[in-house]
Amino acid sequence: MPEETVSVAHLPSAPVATIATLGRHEGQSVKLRGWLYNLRESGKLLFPIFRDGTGTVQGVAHVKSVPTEVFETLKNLTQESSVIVTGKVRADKRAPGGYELDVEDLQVVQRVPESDPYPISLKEHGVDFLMEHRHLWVRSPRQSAILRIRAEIMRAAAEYFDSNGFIRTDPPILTPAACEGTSTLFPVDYFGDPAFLTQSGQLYIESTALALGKVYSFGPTFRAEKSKTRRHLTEFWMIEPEVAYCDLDCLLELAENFLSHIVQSVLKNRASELQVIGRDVTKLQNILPPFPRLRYDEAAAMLNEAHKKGELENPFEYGNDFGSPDETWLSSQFDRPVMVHRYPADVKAFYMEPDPKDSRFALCVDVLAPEGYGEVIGGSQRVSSYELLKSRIEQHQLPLEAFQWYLDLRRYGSVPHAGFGMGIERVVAWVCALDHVRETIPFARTLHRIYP
RNA sequence: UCCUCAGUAGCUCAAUGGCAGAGCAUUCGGCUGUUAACCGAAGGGUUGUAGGUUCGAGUCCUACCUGAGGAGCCA
Repeated sequence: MPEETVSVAHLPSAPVATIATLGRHEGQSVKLRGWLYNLRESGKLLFPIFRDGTGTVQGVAHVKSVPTEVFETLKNLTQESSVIVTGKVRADKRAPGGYELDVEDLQVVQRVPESDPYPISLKEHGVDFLMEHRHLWVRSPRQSAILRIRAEIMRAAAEYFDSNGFIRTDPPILTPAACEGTSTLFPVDYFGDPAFLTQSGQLYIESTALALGKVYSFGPTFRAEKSKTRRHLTEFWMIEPEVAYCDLDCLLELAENFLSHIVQSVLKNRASELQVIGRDVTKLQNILPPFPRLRYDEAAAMLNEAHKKGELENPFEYGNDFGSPDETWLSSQFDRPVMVHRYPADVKAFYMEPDPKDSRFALCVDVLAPEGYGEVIGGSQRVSSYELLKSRIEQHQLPLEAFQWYLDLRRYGSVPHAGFGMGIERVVAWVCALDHVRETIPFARTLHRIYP
């Protein structure tokens, strides 16, 4: 498309800079490679706003300060056209980022035609429209900031395990059978045999934990549940540690240190992105160990009190798992994540170790994020006795044949071990204070959306 | 699977059963410091689909389609 590539002036070549680091070039001419975010004009003055993926900066071009061709080209430029702009960096108190760019030259890489303008204007849009244009929506400053924070959360999570002696061992994504027999799985055709997309790598990393001691896995997870809420995706990312010779207390300590490290890393490394999305960081600053610990019994008593006081609509029925409104209320009672442990064994998974002091309860934990964000971590100590695990599998009417390898782990050198899974998207939603997880992942997969 | 709500211009939304409207976006014109700039003008419509009630339906009724929020289940 040579007719769309125009260089309208020729100046000595300037160094390429990024908007995030413009301050290093104050007083110099630099080249920015990016896109036109918005254009305002006031008579003979043009105010183009450029973005380059690292931030946005306002340019200034006066009809008398730039060549006529540059002025005319810029004046007729359309939203999201790609451009290479040359200009002099100038500190300006009026600029949100502290700097402005006095435009000197402009090269249009691709001009968006006005007959087919960029669909996402700067005014407000509905959720459905934005999700339908997610491939373009990610360009908006807010969405870019969220994705940068997501990347930092994933980096800090892996960093915590990598620097604490954990070995990353990723389990298969294609699996022969239901891991837990509970969630609905996505079926796939495996050369004529039925197979499923994984809903958790836990069972597999129990194996590698007994091989390597401390391990973790990090990858996508799939749930075919027809959940339609702000907390659910059908495809989401989970990071799961599994540790040999670790009991529930050891697991609680790991969870609070791990989660604190992630939040503190985001505060340190993504401060400007948190500012872009308007996050109240004082609520994140106190995310430090120790986290409050609550037995299921204590939590249930609190929920009953709350219902009596009228703070909760429905009474809590002892023995059940907590519902969403229950979790929301509980988590809003604390200024940091609360760890609820020892749920009734009957409502929990078959592989959870019973409490030796009272076998009606399981040695498990749910970590509920504050500000009403609910469960971000679920974990437990695992059953280590062969006989108990076998009878549990039978009680849950799971196919014993498929679990032979899993039972082997209790046959050959079984040890107490424990682990948890943390849903990345829920953590991102909490850290960014978003009202829906669909904005926490580049392309969300939900019950009614698999496009784009 | 169940409950609730919503589909009108490219987008966000108005319109008592009685002429289909506004802001933004696009095009044209104006403005030397604008911050989702502003001011003036123009173009832009099979009101989700199919039926029904009515002199007359965007509006009322029925079914369906699409989406959103919530429940259950979970991270």
